[in-house]
Amino acid sequence: MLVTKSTQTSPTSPGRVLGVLRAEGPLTRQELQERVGLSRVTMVERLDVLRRLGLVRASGHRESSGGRRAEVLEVNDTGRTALVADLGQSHATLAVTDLRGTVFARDDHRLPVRHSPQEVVPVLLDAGRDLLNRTDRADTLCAMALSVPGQIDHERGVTVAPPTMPDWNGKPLREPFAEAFGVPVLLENDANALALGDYYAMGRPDSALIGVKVGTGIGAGVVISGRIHRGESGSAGEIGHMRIEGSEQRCSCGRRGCVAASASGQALTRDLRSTGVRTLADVVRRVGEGRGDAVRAAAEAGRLVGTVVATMVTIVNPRYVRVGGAIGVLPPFLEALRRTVEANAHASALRNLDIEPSQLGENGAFVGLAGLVADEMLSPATVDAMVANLPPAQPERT
Amino acid sequence: MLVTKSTQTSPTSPGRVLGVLRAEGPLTRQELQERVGLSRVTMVERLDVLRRLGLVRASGHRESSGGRRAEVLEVNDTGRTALVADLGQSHATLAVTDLRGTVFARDDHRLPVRHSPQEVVPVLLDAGRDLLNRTDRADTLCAMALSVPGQIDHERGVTVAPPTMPDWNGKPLREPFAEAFGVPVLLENDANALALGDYYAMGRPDSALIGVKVGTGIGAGVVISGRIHRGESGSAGEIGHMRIEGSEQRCSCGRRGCVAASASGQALTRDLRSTGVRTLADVVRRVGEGRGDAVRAAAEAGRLVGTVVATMVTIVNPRYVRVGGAIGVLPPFLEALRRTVEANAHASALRNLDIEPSQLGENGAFVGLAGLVADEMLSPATVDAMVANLPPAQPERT
DNA sequence: GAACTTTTGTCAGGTTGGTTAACGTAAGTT
DNA sequence: AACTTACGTTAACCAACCTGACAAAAGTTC
Repeated sequence: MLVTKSTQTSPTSPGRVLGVLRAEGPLTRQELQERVGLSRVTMVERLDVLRRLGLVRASGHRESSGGRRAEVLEVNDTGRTALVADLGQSHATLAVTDLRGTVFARDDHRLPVRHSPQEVVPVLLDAGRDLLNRTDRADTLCAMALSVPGQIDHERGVTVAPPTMPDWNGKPLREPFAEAFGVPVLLENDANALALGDYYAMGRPDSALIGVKVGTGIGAGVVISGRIHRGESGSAGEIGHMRIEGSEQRCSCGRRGCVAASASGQALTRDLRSTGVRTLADVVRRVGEGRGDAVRAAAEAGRLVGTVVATMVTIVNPRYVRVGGAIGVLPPFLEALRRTVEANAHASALRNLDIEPSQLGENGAFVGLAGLVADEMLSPATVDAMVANLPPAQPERT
Repeated sequence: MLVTKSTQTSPTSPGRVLGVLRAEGPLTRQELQERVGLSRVTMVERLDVLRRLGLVRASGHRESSGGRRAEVLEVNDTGRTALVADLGQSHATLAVTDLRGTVFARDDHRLPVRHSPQEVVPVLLDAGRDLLNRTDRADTLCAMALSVPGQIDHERGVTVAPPTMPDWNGKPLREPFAEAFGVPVLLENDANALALGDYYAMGRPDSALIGVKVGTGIGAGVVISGRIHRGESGSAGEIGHMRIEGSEQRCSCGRRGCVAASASGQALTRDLRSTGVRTLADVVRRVGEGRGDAVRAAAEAGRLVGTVVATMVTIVNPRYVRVGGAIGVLPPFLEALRRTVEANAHASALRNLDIEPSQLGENGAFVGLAGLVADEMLSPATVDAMVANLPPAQPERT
């Protein structure tokens, strides 16, 4: 049954007020008052509470209309700190950020190819502590977020069978970090984190957005109504290991004919091996240099992924498609993908469709994860809970 | 910007109480009270209001636990009436129903193949009035809902370019019916209406559901969080006219290589013409009789549609897929579709996936449209507006 | 700089919408 | 008949919010 989650906080609680401010951008007290529907007296009280929690701040003034200028208020998304980590097949990147994704410190680790959680988690714990101490923000840490290249069981806080990382199947991830840092830990798939990053970077539009990530592997994330659509078993958007017709290419997941077996960075590296390519970075470099064989291979991969994205576009009818990952942002790949989508998708889904490379480069996942933390920590429910624990205002001792 | 629509009704308003009752099934007063978080006194008042509006009713009793039995309450979804109409390429079916989709009267009209709104709308108006008068429910009519085989601009209440029905492009549909019947008019795509019908028939589960309709044409609807996902231009799920690789078949929409050009009822009728088939009904009959050529054609169509549905399943990761339409429910078609989905979709999206024929047969669209009306007319906002117009309780004149 | 305007904070009293507490009745079981 | 549970009603109460009045801050205009 579909249960209308009764957060049970009044529609004018401090948390809701912050929600309106978050959704409708910087506002003056009057504008905020109108939108929330509170009297001036009560709004003063709400803002006082939010200010004491460090959740709102002044961001300037409106032009005077003949008298005192109105102060413009905005959500303070730089006061609290998140520890975010982007875990890949062969690397882990950590960063200390604020809730809008500003990076204060980052740290790259190379990982062995077939690493296991037993090895990696302690490394990440140490690296996280280090990184926090390198900034002066450790005391404002409010949550951690982690992206992994695989599915996640959000209920249990556990990874689920990333086909190429068998050691990671069913390993608890939330728990060790939550214990070590004493804050909530959010987990997200890497493609979803990237999609969210681009979504947040666009200013949280009302429209749907599809993020496609083509790096070593292939994945996609679908943002609908401002949230990742996860689906029944948390695998929504996992397009890498669906099969395409007419391919019998063996895939690293053990099956044959997957999209990733023909169009991923791993596949390109394999296919170009005879031309001297050894790593994904080699592929990227050669495409950048305009080497014919590499460019052709990237374009063919773009076409293949494009056929899947065309179906995604037809089904979801999003406003934005953002393509990221080392391969995804290569112009020949993106061009072929774009052409294929335009040729194959439903005509009316192509109107207003905007296919662009991911805007965020290396920090894409960080912005997504930081935004995820922001949505969690600045949600009406969380804020109202903070308000409940706030010591009462001291009545100006004389 | 994503605006958290502030319905501005308190979380304990009568409308919200009804919402809880609707979502969580039949409940006793005590259970309802717990879930909503109201005192007994206030709950009595809420229920009094809802009872006076005819929105709740008793549905039995719990077992006694040693004293008086608790009365079980449920939403009264049979007291109000909807006029629903399912408009097809060559027919129109109207029905008078209650808000759970019980059909009290129905009426089938054959329409000329290239009909225009100018001809059809007056016919529907007359037929609707007739049908209402044939029941004794005209006085409880609260809304009308209409499904059409094409896209809809919900803002303007207008159809948008159904490729095979050029005369219907941009024609206002909401207005004439709203004027004639004096009630709100809801519009929905036919595949969406079918998907909603199956969704409601399952008891509004929490999971996502994909409805696929393969009749004369091909379409699909995606239900996420209890609502149709429409997308940016309202064409989400319109899989019929996306192109598939390796086909150059001319489509009735004017392009080449569409799914519908190879796998729709229209395409099957065309392809089997040399064997004596003339209409869609001929195809269905011959498949039923087990005629080899017809069965093979249906299976091939199922395989083709299956490749698209496999991608849908991978992207949306739904719990349910329901396949309807005259072709869609044919066993050879459905079996081929199922096999193709199981072969091509992402493995983990297949766990818990339930692919079945549409459960509702002829009345599928009616149930979907009636449910749409219910969601609209029993929504907290609508109910609270009704409450505001309710005359105050008369204080028992002596 | 004086007069005016607009924004913002605060105090005080009044209204509203809910609460708890107590009582009474209805409808079961033992 | 005695007990138990469900349900309705009344009355006193209370917290949250409102309106109205006042005042200070911070601009503009002349």
